[in-house]
Amino acid sequence: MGRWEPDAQGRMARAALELYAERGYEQTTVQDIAARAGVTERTYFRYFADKREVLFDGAHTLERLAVAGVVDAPADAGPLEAAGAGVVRGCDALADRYERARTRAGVVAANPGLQERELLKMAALGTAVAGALRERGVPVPAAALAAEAAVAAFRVGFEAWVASDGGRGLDDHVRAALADLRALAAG
Amino acid sequence: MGRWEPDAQGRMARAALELYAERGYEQTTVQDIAARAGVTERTYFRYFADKREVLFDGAHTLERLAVAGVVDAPADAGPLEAAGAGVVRGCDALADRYERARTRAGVVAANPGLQERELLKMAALGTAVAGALRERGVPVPAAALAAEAAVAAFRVGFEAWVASDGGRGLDDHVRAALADLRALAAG
DNA sequence: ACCGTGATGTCAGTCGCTGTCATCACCGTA
DNA sequence: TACGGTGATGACAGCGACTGACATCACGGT
Repeated sequence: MGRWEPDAQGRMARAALELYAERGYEQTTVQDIAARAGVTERTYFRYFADKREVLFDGAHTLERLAVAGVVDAPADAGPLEAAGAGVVRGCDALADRYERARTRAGVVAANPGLQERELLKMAALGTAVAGALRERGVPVPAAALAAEAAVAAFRVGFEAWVASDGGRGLDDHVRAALADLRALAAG
Repeated sequence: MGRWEPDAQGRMARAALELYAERGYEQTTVQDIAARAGVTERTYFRYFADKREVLFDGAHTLERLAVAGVVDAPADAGPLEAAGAGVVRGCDALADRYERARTRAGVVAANPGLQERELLKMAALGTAVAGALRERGVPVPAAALAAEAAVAAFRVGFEAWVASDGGRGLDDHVRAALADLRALAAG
């Protein structure tokens, strides 16, 4: 076997999540992941930039969906409203992966280094959403703030989702967080 | 000389910022920093957890000031108002270090790994501010959102400050960002 | 049967980071 | 002055993350 088994990237991603969850991030070496996926350590680093990145290959999809959500928002929607529509649309990227998201969230929560990477991805999401807002004519500072606030609501909603039993959808939780945010700023 | 020169930590922090600014973060080894500070690599790791942390030893002061600002906020101030008062107080930690902050911001902006660490520190700041808000009786979700929003305003204000000529104070920029945020949520 | 192409394996090497132990400077005390 | 305790530092070995360079293999087309 060895060479030319299909979907090496997917195998490595699954192996990594399993190992990180089983024995912890620090107790897992890249060689462990590569071995379980049936490749060598060198091949791992051809697909993922570092030991952390293997948990974040879905971030690009989330970002793309969120930007599309902002673009498709009604023309009369305000900046925060449009940004909120973006992150709500982004929920589609995780909607049917509750179990995996929950496992992954546990792994990330257990390691500061992984939290750093997640924060970087959220910041990139915010930058992308802010860019989409600027395309709508929103001035720079307002776009940055609206994007940051919407991403904060997404994070809060996501945390509530993985802490729940999964009965309600991620988008429901995010919408609730956005409503809380509005009420907060008004008060 | 070698041993017992005073302020080894300060010497290493200065050496690191210089080297990161001169030749870049990746082109600098920990051994380079230690050598310029007149110590060994091993001593560096006794003071700083890793190669990045040397740029973030002021984060604790910022956090402490922000929490104090929240605690001292008027009793009738709302969550966002109190959180805002916190980050404005935090500005005192950097008020008289414009040049150093500017250099540091340039170094951080040039390296994703350093941005990750900065985001982690900002998240910790948000958690600390949220905790202070809860002490005031603010319910958990509102406290988290208000803290996140205030920290976002701090970041926006900080970026405006380092992008400016330093004529206005950091607290002025942060206050302006907080006002923008309020206007945004109202609209 | 041959060859070009791209993915993979192999190997050596650097650097971040840690554990362990010896060594040194300082300080108090007899 | 001599002595020992204490804390910071140096010296060394070692692991694991990550990279560059080159060889090797499977597959497709000719």
